[in-house]
Amino acid sequence: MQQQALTEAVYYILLSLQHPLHGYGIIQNVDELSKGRVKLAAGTLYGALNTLESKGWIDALPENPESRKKEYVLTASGKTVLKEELLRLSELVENGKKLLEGN
Amino acid sequence: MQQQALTEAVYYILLSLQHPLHGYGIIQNVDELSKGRVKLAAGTLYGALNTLESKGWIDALPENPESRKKEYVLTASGKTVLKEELLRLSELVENGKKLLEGN
DNA sequence: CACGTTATATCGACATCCGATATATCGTGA
DNA sequence: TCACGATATATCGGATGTCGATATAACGTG
Repeated sequence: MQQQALTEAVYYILLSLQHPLHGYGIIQNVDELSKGRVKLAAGTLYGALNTLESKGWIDALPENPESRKKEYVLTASGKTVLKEELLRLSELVENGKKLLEGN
Repeated sequence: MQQQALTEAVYYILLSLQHPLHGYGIIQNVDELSKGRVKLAAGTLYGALNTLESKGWIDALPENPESRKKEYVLTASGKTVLKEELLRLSELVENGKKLLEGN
């Protein structure tokens, strides 16, 4: 139908990549951002990073031979997707508040 | 990891079932609620209704032999899930606004 | 030097969503 | 009246996303 809806994992990954960060750092950042609620499984994260890169929403930074870390960063296209997602989520919250109020 | 996150389809279905409604009515209601953005595919809807009923989040109302319509309604348990989901979505929006502001 | 953490990666299992397809009734305008 | 679009439910296969498990290895520290 539509292909706008991001999963929670992807949303938090993109939010984390407004500044360059590596995979494991994303897991920790998301954990912190969500106050421990969202703990990304390794399979989810590394799979998603590949998918997001092939979609052009994130870029892999040149690898640093002195480090094991592979850093990624949000692209302009990724930032657009992220902003649209925030609008979509806001709509969900508004509708939820409207229809649940008084309960 | 967690099993809290609802999909957009399920969220809107639950929101629609605070009052009794049948499947096709849900499709129309969600279309309207989302201003045409979310058009549930039939396979998504009828599959989800079965899943949600088996989870005890919605109940099927007694069938009316005079009508083709099968009505469903939210259970107390379903309402709890829906409220928790609204909190989760609010957290996503807050985090998104915080990290995207100034962009 | 052992052990927990950091770090990346792949795998199979499972759930969800989608579009397509099927079937049938209802309402309405030509 | 009859054709056609809307209403209404249902199932199917394919694609995708997430998970936990598993694997591998380097790093830091007591």
